[in-house]
Amino acid sequence: MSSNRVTSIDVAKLAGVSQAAVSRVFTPGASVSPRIVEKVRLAADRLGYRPNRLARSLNTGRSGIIGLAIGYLENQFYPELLQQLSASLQTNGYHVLVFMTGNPDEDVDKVVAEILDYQVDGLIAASVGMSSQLARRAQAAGVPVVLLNRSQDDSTMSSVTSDNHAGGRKVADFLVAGGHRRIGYIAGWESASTQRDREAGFREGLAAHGVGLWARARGEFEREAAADAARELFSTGNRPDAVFVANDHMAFPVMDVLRHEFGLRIPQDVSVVGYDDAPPANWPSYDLTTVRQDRPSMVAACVKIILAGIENRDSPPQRIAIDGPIVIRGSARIPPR
Amino acid sequence: MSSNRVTSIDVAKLAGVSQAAVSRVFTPGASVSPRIVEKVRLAADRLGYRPNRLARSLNTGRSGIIGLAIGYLENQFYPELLQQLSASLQTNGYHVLVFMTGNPDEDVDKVVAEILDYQVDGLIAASVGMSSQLARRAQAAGVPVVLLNRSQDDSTMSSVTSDNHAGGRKVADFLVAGGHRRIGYIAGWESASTQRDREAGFREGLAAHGVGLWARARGEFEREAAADAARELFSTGNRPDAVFVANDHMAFPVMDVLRHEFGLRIPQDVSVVGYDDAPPANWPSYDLTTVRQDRPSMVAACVKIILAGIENRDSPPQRIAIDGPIVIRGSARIPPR
DNA sequence: CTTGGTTTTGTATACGTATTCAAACAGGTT
DNA sequence: AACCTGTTTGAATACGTATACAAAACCAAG
Repeated sequence: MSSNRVTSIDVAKLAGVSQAAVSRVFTPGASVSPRIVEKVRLAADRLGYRPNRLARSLNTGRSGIIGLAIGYLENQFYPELLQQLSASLQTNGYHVLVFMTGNPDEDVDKVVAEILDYQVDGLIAASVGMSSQLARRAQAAGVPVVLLNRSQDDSTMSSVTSDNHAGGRKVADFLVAGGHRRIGYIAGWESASTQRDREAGFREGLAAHGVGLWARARGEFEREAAADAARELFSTGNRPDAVFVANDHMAFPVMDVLRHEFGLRIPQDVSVVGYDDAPPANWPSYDLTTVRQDRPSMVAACVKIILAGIENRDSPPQRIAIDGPIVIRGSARIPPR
Repeated sequence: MSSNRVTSIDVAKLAGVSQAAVSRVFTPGASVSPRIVEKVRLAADRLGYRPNRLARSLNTGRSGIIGLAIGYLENQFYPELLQQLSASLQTNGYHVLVFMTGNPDEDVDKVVAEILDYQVDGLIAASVGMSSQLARRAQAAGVPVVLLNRSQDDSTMSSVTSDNHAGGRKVADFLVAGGHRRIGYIAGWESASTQRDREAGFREGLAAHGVGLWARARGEFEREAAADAARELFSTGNRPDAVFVANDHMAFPVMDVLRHEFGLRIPQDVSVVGYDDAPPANWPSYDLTTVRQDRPSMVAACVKIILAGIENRDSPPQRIAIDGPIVIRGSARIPPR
């Protein structure tokens, strides 16, 4: 019932020491004698005192807050990422302040401003739409930025992705080895680096085997658009016998359309391969062959980079592409060995 | 390149006014003449000034931060909730600081302490494991708390849930009307209020129709445990002809087990009903009949309560149960009308 | 012009903590 | 006992902003 605003001064009084002493007890690496530590700890516990992190940030210039700009969580890959990211930062003494950047029409300036208002120590941008502008602005303001699961031509910006080019290539190798010759591609949002890199690697791989791309449609990284894309590809007389879908999130509705609307059997009639290894990929109903994005490694790299950026304001930008295996499940014909 | 720490004092100097004047310009409802507003705005824009929210919180006692304690995001219902919640709070000038409370073994005290360190204006607890203790502690510290999608016997705590009791009841009515008499139930984590209420409503409904519960197994709200539970229920000679699964997240693996391990057809051989209306419920592969939890309404209620609690420190606790319809899809036999 | 009331402004202070600086202290050497 | 060195300590100040208070400016009415 007592007005519960207990400050370092209260503790100092009770312990019979100066406020500075209290502060030092709670500042790792400060110079205090064991006797004072003892007294202060006792008083602090009695009063239930804990340092106010926001007040502390005024002096230290560190808030312990990492901004996370994220677009949408429908794609199951992202919640998993967020979960691991948050947990990892938490063990490092940081916490995640979430900024939803849903509609890209929204004012970028507004979001950037809000983020900076909170004096975030760093920014992780996993947003689809406006990550590039947003990140540039934040970086210009002196905040370390890491692009997660997207990258940027601008090489001054750190980024962590899977090796999308190599991944696309692996899919091409796999499908061609499986004997496919009429291979379709369902693209993601065209401006995304993930989309571009995956497609480029894929096409290169096909070309290396002397196979051309049979058909292409745009799925925009969205369920509905992907379903439409599947309908488009398979409504023609000369259907693909395999499809590479730019991410799992789109591959699921694509599989549903092929099975339930076209009555096709997977993989007997058509092979489907995705990208990400999102959780439903190993649900029996989908059992999707896909390129794994190694979430733990991506998270670890991301955290490492952002912490480095905080420690050393001008640590050089890093662009990390983590290799991931193609996970062979039942949605695509398996090449004879 | 200039050391980018621009403060209200810098602005004041440039504008030729006092620091207080600058502060007032950025404080809604403060008394400033249009002339000063003009001058300050100009100077602020020139320098790119924005008030430091953390510093501001020292005076106002408001951080604009809402803590969100959440356990795990595998259950697709939660990411959607988080997304809407965050967006809604954002439009109200608040932001979400995420606290992952993954392993319930973890020290509750530690998490509570961390949350309070950030001077959060409110706490939303959607955590499975330790929400009760955690919430109690936070509330004791004078922070408004809302339990989201779980409630508490303790009626001093606000909570927002769907009407789980009524929902369970609806499922019973529906399955009995569908002609089922051997009805099984796969339970969630036994300590969760959602689990208890859904089961209670369900049993009551069955009893009202003179039908007993045929079988029961524990799924713990986890995929693997739910799959095991399904195996347990269907390995016996006398199988259920319908199952109510305590949430969709468990219903998906249950359907997969029934189809792929037992070769059962849904709904011809067995009906399955879930709870939540998580996104995959309307994916064609599952097409799951389920009780909808009205996310937008739940989020709206939650935000309303927490904001009320912030405005008025002792606004009375509210316990809201939002009714949701049973969404009839293809996973359960449809009663003749 | 005064006067009285209202609005606007600046000065000073507070918010809760970290840190600089100089004073106080401890401990060992001669 | 006197000296030096290295560690602890408290007083004072800084961090960036909001606000109580009093001085100043304004405005309408007398």
